[in-house]
Amino acid sequence: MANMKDIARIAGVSLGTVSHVLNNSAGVRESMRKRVLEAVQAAGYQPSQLARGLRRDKTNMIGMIIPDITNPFFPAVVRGAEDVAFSNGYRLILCNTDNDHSKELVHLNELRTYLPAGLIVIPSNFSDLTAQAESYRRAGTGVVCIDRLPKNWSGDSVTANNEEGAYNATRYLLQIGHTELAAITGPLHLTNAKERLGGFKRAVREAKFHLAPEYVQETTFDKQGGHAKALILLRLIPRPTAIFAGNDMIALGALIAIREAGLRCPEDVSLMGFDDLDLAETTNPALSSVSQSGYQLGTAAARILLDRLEGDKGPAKHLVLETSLKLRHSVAPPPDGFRLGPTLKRRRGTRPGPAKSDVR
Amino acid sequence: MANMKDIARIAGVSLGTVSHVLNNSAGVRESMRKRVLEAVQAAGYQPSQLARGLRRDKTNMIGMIIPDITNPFFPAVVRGAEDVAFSNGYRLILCNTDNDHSKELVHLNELRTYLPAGLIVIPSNFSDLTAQAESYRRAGTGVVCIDRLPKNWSGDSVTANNEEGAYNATRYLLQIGHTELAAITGPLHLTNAKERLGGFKRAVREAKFHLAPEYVQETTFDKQGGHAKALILLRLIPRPTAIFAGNDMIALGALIAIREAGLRCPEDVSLMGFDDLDLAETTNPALSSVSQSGYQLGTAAARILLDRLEGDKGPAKHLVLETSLKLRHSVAPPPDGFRLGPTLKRRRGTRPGPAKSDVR
DNA sequence: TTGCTTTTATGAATTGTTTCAATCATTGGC
DNA sequence: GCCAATGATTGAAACAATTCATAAAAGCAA
Repeated sequence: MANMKDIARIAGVSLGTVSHVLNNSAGVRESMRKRVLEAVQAAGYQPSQLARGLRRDKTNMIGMIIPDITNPFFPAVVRGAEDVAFSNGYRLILCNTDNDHSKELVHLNELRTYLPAGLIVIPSNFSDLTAQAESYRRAGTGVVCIDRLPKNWSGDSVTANNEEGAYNATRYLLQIGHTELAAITGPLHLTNAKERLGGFKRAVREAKFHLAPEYVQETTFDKQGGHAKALILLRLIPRPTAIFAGNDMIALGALIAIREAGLRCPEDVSLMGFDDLDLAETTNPALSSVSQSGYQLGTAAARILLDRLEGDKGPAKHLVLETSLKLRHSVAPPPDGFRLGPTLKRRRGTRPGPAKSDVR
Repeated sequence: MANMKDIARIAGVSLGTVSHVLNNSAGVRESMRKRVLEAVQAAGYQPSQLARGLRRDKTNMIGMIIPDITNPFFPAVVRGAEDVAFSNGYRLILCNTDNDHSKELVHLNELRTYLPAGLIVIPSNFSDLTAQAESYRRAGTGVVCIDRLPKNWSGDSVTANNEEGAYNATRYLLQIGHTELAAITGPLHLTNAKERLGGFKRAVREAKFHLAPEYVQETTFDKQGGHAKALILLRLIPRPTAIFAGNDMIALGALIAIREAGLRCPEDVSLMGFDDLDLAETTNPALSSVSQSGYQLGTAAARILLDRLEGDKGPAKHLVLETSLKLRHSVAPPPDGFRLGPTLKRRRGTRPGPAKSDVR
């Protein structure tokens, strides 16, 4: 590969001039400028990103640290980040942590030696990102946290409005007549899981319903967890008529559990998910879910990073993306006997349709 | 960050010695060795990958070029590659091409300036990877192609046994009595789509059935394509009783089309997919599919790359991974009237008409 | 101790950029 | 035509590592 020295020789100018042409870093006479650019063309020259990074103390790579690209919510996030990064000349280094904070630490330490321009991270369980990020920031490298935040995070962040999304979804369940609600939450040390539960509880509280503790089950954000905890919920008396799941994977597991228990969704049990993954459309019945845009999460994070690189020294940004409620077939009014609470006698044939009133 | 010069100073040795200790590149007396390592520990020193890469003319980054991480088949491939790469000290740079060969070219050109240790690529439509790869190989950088191959590819590759997978799936459809088969293939300029169609045709040919050209529809590897082409197939007379889809996304689109046409799957039309994505389990009915391991595709590719880096100069490797048939509910014997072929008289009332009632 | 060989250690050169101080050229005012 | 001011160009240093020729040290035999 041709290097800058070659170009300088071909164009008959000095090294410095070539650099100035390439970076617009100083006035260069038009005639020389042209000669240099022609030489660049002729030789098919491309600057070495390594040498440039070494000299500048910063590369155009962005480290992206996520739990697991195989989890269906994350590809869109990565894609969003890559799109914005790519179109601005940055490249993404992808790292999976498997939610293991020691693996996260390894990645954080290793990435440093590449002098990345910035970091986008979805923190792992029990992440102690805060200290690491501080050291990155001291070196002038931005770190933005997305989806969920580590303890005491005070840096830039982009998250979904988990609380409100869960609140709206739960309120809808209440509006169509459910009184026996239950929730299967993700790991409550994760801020997103905690916020979603918070929204759920607020809606229940505002409706003046009592929520017995065993109607809230905590588990991992996956199918197995949803399956196991749903089986527990379905054995409770009174049996919940609607289950709010912490994410779509949990909901999927719950859906399987409902079938296994010989019940029907939504006739016996309504089910609400969170994330609105592609698969929510294709399950049987199609899953109602709180929709959030992973893609936007990614683009917003990359954008913040780029702004910082361009010199934005403002205070930490905390972007919160709005959610919307996607109603599909997994939610319906409760069975008749439960219409006005389980203690009332069942009235015949008076089951009203869903109240679609103020749903977005 | 501490650099090698600092370590040399702290340990009271020369730069060269530090390097030799760190790389085991020459005999160093045990006492010095220890002093150096202690200094490294004390200073928390980590070598700059940039400087090292610049000097060695090769970094420990692997470029991974794929069409779109958002396509549900690819995350597992990426994860497989990342796992093997990471545990051997390599990192992945992720690039999406959107199947656009000009974007692929941009990535190939850009990546060169990072001096990657190797490239793993899922070629885009009409990829002209061959020339580029040749230039990479001349520079000592391995390139392995996976999933599908560009025209005239003679380098290392890892693919699934698409032909046999499709053959076995089709043979199964024939065995349970289907005689009116149709296929919706992916873009036939892609080798994997072509091979799958090849397997399908071989099975039909061996069963001595005639396949009219309009029973094979070509489209893109996505839901929209599958939907549109399935609608065409379902209007043909005689209507196919089984459809072999080029991948699961096409199958998903076809499934929706079948419902829209007022038909039932599998009672009226059986459906077979390819890839066995996670979502195949959760559709209604659950999708039968030819299972291939994306994860293995990724690990195998990374392994080949690492072998090459360790000096393997052998001839090009063409790894072909076996597939397996995953039978679920979307496949059943054909309706009675078709049991012995379409030329037989239809018996009354045995063929369910387009009942619009219980469609979901 | 001397001389010879073998093993270790060193320092300078090298990789491809950017950047800064210094030099050179050009222009305009008088 | 001279001088100052401005603008363009240059070359060397720096970034942090590896590597190679060379020097120093060690080991050993006489």
